[in-house]
This record gives sequence, structure tokens and C-alpha cells, in this order.
Amino acid sequence: MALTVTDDWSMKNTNLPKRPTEAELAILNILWQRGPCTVRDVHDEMSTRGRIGYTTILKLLQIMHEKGIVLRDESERAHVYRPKRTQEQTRGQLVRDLVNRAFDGSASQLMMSLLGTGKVASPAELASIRQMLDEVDDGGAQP
Amino acid sequence: MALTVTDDWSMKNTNLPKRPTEAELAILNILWQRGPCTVRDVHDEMSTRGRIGYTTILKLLQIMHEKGIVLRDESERAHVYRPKRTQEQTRGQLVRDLVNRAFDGSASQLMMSLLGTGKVASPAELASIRQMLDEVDDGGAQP
DNA sequence: GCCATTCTACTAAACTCGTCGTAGTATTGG
DNA sequence: CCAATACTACGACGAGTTTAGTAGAATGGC
Repeated sequence: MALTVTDDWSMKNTNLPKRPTEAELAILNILWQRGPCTVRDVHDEMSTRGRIGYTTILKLLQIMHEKGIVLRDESERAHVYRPKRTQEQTRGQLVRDLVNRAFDGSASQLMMSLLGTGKVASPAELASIRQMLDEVDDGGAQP
Repeated sequence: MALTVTDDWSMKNTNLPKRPTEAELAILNILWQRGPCTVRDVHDEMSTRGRIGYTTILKLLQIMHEKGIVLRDESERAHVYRPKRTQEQTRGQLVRDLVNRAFDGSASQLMMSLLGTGKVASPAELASIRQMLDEVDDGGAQP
């Protein structure tokens, strides 16, 4: 794809993780929240949000397994799936990706956009952000 | 799609904007940066980043026009394209989308992830963020 | 006037994503 | 033991995305 925005890599990118698709992320969210799940577990959870076929979830999880997004325990008849990467890792990846694709690599511009939506106006959120900022600033000067 | 995370719609969602695809966003970035462009303008800019066909860009822009993502001035032979929505609007949309899809609707959690990447450690960026935070906090109490 | 260039439109191939049906195999309840 | 049930694997399909080739119209240089 000639349109990608030049992630600075150094050849042989065979093992770098691709970002999950929409449906994959929805499944990962359930896996992170509920821990290792069978197809049925995931499907039950999904079903509370809307109509979705069992085999659809099955197929998605099989594909995610092929891609290496999830790990599979096949020791029991009902295979048990769990995420390969942590939620934090994946979130970081998604954020980095968005910063590169839409914010010219500038994290602070993303912040600005975030604050500009008015969706973050809650005082609790602001306080939380300030605290994080302080922590980063304090311990940020790495030895 | 039963897997979408329940955008709260109220019927007749015909006019809500969908988020641009990867290639569309790349083109929009050029349009925002350079102002209204012909297909050739966009293609020339794209060509500096990699090999890409002229008609590929043409087709993309035609599709984007059909979708209403860009506006087209056909008064000259070489049609001139410009974004329909501002960069800020689109950025806000993308950020909101990511917050909902991957951060459980919590903007502050996105902040945390952003600060955790280490990519934002630049003092200048931190200062910039602090300032933004102050401004939001100050004028945040809407009349 | 004519030929090369430039532009748009049309067509379509290759690929991904999301969806699900069907088939086959293993487990289990009566 | 056998029928119902539950599970995985496989295949397929429709929609959307990205890519590009080709046709045909408009323009311009000489």
C-alpha cells in the first residue's frame, strides 16, 4: 500500500502486530473484561448487544487465532481463547496509529482534539488527567 | 452489523458522517494541508511518498465525492476537490470513535495510554498540554 | 488542421471483512 | 445404545476498499 504514512521501520517487519479490525476489537474487549472465554461465552456476551450468529463469532476467533491476535487452549473440547497482547498494549498501538494517521504524529494535537470535543469536560476526568500529567512530569526524567 | 457498539441513533441516521478509510484520510490530509487540489496535485504529493497510479487517486476522489466527503468544483476541465468537513471536525470524530471502540468511552483513559507510550515525553508537548488543560478548566464552566 | 497530451468516466480485478449455513465429529442424557 | 445436543472446521457470499487499465472527450502546440 503506497498510501501508508511511512512508519519508520527497518525492513523485515514480519512480526509487528497489525491493528485489530472493528469486530476483532469488540471481541478483544470481552476477552479482556471477562478473562479467557469459549466461543459460547463470547457469543452470549455479544448477544446482549444485538443479534449475531454463533458461527460468526467462531469464525472471527478462528481468524484471530490464525493471525496470532489470540491464543487458544485446545485441551478441552470447547476451546478457550485469550488475548495475546494486553489491553494496554493494544490501546497504545491504536493510539499511536491514530496519532500517525490523523494527527501528523503529534500527541498534543490529539489531546487538543480530545479536550475540544467537550466530552471530557467532567471535573473528575480533568483531575484525573492532571494527576497523570504530574506523575509523568515527576518521574518522567528518566535516569 | 450487529457488532457495532450501539451508536445511539434515533432512526433516520442518513446524514451522520462515517469515518474516512485509511486511503481517504491520507488524501484528506493533503487537501487540508495544501488547500483545494486537482487530482494531479494530490497525485504529485502522494507520489513523493511512494508509487501510486494517477487513476487510483482519481477513483478515490470520485468515490469520496459520491460519499460527500469532498466537494468538487467542475467549472474548469480539471476538477478541483476540497474537503467538506474541517480537519478539526474529522479529528474529533476519529478520536470520539476510538474512545468508544477501545477505551470504554473514557477520554481520560485514552490520555493515560497516550502518556504511557513515552512518545509524548517532550517537555514542550507537556507544557502545551498543561496550557490546554488550564484553558479548558478556566473557561470550561459554560455560561 | 492534426497529433500528442491531459483529463474524466467506466470497468474490473484482488483483497479484506463480516456474516452465516452446512457438514462432520465428539459428548451426554435418558 | 442412540438420539439430541454442542462444538469445530470449511466454504461461500455480499459489501467495501484499493488498485489500475482502457476508452473517450477536451485542450493545446505547431
